[in-house]
Amino acid sequence: MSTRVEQKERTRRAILDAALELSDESTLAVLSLRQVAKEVGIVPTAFYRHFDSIEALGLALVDESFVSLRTMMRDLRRGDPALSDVVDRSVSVLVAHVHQDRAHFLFIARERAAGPPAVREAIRHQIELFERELATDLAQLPGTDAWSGEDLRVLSNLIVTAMVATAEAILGAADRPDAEKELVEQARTQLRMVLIGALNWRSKP
Amino acid sequence: MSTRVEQKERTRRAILDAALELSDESTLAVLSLRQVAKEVGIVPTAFYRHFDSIEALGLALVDESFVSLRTMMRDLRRGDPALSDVVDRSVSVLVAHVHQDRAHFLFIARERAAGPPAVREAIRHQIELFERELATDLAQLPGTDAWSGEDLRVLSNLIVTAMVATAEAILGAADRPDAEKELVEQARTQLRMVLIGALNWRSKP
DNA sequence: CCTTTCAGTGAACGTTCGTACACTCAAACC
DNA sequence: GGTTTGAGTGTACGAACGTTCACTGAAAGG
Repeated sequence: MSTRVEQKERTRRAILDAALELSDESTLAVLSLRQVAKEVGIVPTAFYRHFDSIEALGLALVDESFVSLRTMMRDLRRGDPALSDVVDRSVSVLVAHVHQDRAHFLFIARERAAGPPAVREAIRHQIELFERELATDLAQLPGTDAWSGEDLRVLSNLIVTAMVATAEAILGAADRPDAEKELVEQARTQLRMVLIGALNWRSKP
Repeated sequence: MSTRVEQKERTRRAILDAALELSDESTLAVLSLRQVAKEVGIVPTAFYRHFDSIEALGLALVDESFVSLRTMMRDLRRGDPALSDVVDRSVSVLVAHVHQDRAHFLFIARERAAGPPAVREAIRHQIELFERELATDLAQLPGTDAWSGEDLRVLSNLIVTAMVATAEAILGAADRPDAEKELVEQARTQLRMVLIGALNWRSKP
């Protein structure tokens, strides 16, 4: 158990946390190496001992954030997928994780649209993986036998899009519990509408 | 017809265009007054003759961008709303406008998530107005008699969310016509799924 | 025609930025 | 226990930033 690598890891974490916090006000793109260093309490040049650039830091934050999201996905899978309250449960899990990993969700919501191209691409790719996983889950549901793989993907995309929008809206409704409650109710209704549409859907041959 | 005010307006336009173009690489937040001035071909201080700050410029761009969007809305309303190909027509109009006003759509997509708070709020508000308009349009459709106003709003939100996501995806698929074609087909399918869900929906009393 | 107005100029300021380079000094290692 | 390693230090640099101020010169206006 070496104190040396422990200390390095601790500083690395401090840098990641500082970047996550500082980039909340505006964007990763305006985050300066010097701001981060000052927040962490190290001298600017020491930053290079941990990351090559702010962009490399951003990619590390993307990885970290999606670890959070995959934890959520695992939580979603728990429990009977055919249960009738699958909608309520899914939305609840989403809301819980948004609160629990607020900083990560905020980061992804922002950088997805405005980050450096490499960061944007990394996020886009992760969300696509998400859609694929959801598609295979949906394929397990009864009533989807006649569906084409293509239509499953399209449905997954719609659901993920709606849930991403819900997460963003909840993030924007911080400390306004009444507004959040409305958003949650809206998300549930939307999911039900989509599922009703899905149940009445028949893929073209 | 005074050459004086004409020239001022021409410079103002040049500033807006330069800002729109320059902010495509990253964000409004990293856009410097000096970059814009250089691009326009004026000295940095001359910028202040037209805007108080970069943020004020941003708000002007929001206004301008939403003029584009309202033009689109008017195009959408044209034609029989009960027509069976309402989905195809709506998606086509969206795609056409995304191409026609590419810079404005890119600007909104980016600043919606990452702009200065005032800019974000302005965009959010405009999108909400959009949803309301769509809700009143939907209320004209046959089969929605039994719907509550609340459910109409929720449905509008879902549709707008899906269309915003489609617009963003199309922007990301620039100069890849095959990918765009797929996205368009996906958007149509999603709209149909949602409408089928809507037609089978009954509001709670 | 003479005066006013004002978009654009140009120099200068104090900050902040990324990055270079040589350094320290304690933990890690042989 | 002497040597190596490497996270963090400190100085220094040129470049870019927002903003100030006094200015110019041509169009607008009486």
